Amino acid sequence: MDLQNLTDYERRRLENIRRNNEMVASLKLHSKAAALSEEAKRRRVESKSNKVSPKKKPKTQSPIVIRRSLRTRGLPPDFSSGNGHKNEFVESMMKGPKSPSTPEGSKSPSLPEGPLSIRDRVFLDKILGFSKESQLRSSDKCSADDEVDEKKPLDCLIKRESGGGVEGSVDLGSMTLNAENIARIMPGRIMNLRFFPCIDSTMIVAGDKSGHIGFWDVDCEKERDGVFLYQPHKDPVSGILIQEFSQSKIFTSCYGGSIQLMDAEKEVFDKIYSSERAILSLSQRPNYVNCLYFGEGNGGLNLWDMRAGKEPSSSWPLHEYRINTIDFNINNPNIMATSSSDTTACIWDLRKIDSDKPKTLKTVSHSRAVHSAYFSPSGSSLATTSVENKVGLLGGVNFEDLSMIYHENHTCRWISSFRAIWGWDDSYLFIGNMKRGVDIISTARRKTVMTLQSEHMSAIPCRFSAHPYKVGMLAGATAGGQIYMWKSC
DNA sequence: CGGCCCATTATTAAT
DNA sequence: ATTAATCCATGGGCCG
Repeated sequence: MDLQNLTDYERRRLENIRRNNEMVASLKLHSKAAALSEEAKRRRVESKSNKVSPKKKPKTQSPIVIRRSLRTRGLPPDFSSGNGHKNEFVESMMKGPKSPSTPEGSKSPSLPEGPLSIRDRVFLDKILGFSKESQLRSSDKCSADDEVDEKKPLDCLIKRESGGGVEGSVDLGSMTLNAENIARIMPGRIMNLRFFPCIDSTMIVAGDKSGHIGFWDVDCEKERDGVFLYQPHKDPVSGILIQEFSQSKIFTSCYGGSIQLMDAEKEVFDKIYSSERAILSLSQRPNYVNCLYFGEGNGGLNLWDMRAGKEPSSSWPLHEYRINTIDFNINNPNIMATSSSDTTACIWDLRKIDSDKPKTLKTVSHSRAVHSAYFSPSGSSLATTSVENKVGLLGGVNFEDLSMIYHENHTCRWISSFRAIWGWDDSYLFIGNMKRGVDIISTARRKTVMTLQSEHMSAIPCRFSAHPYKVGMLAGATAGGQIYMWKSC
């Protein structure tokens, strides 16, 4: 752009952009200086081309949200009083500005960013309660000398009842959305959400575009008493993993390249891995509690055995572009499915993946990016979702039967891509639509057979989670930080 | 073709 | 009620 020909308006705009970048740098938001200036450069370019005027400071500057009365009334958070039951989430924001500022461009190799401590006793006790419950359950199920995989003898195996969680046909007609099962739990666009695998309570954790991790204890009578918000990340949250048999531990990953571990026993969020490249998906092989699988950069898949070292133990170039989801087959944890923006979804055998050119067991080709590939609860089918307006269904003894089901999957820029998820058995898939509904696809009839709608849904639900134990309990999340929880009654 | 620019869209906070 | 701000997704068009 020709600097001479700028209008005053544009000049001011550029000045603002510069200031913002400086501020971001001084906040030491998380990345290395080099990455930052790269980012800054890119943003400048972007802003120029995009005719946008970032007059305002980034959103993270203003105390956000809903939950506790302090914030609701727009008052500044108060950390001095000893009242334990109060808004905490701003703690994460307070960390930044207090640390010494780094001028843009200077070298600051590894920032001594401490863990983000969690002080909300109410929240901690809740999580620790779930954890205790889950440990009791797991001690029933766990047997020490189970069959062990030949390749990873290090891993502890926890026995599960075959088929995983629940088997059950859902009564679609009974699924309802009540006004009290709606909450806005975070400010940004929700990218990811998950039910705690908990029988006695209903707890949802979600991650949004600006790095927040929010918790909603649905059973609380008042919304503000059940919502807890933190901001351990500074970038979009790409994955959330609750440790099923130790629910006080939750892994989260983000586009900025970090993986954090929330540990309610240690009362912290702590960064445990950091990469130059974006982390775009995160998963865990069933029963292998010490291994993380995550998609990094353009098509890379990493396996990290956390006991073996600080870095991933293996890394394979499985795709050409980003890996959007990673999923494992409940019947055979050696079988893994990935979906990628390179327009394919692939099934892999982990025992045969150790080579420079890993070979797929099966490839589902779409004509556009594939945003999800999930195995069905029984493990015998795979459902893929692509922005080419199709949901792929792969079945048969060796996944040789492929059928494509038409579904409008195109979302606009502000709505996260749709991903068809499985319900509680192999009969239905649940996926959002642009008309503020939840389409239910019957796998037997290979078409949408019903749409959940409600006047209470004021926005498009785009990401979903089905409760692992409660048939009919389905949570949908929106671009505005809302969650709708349907349940069967 | 690959790499760039551009338009598109939904939701919410602010006016 | 209307408007402004959002800005890490994607396809199409247009250049070299």
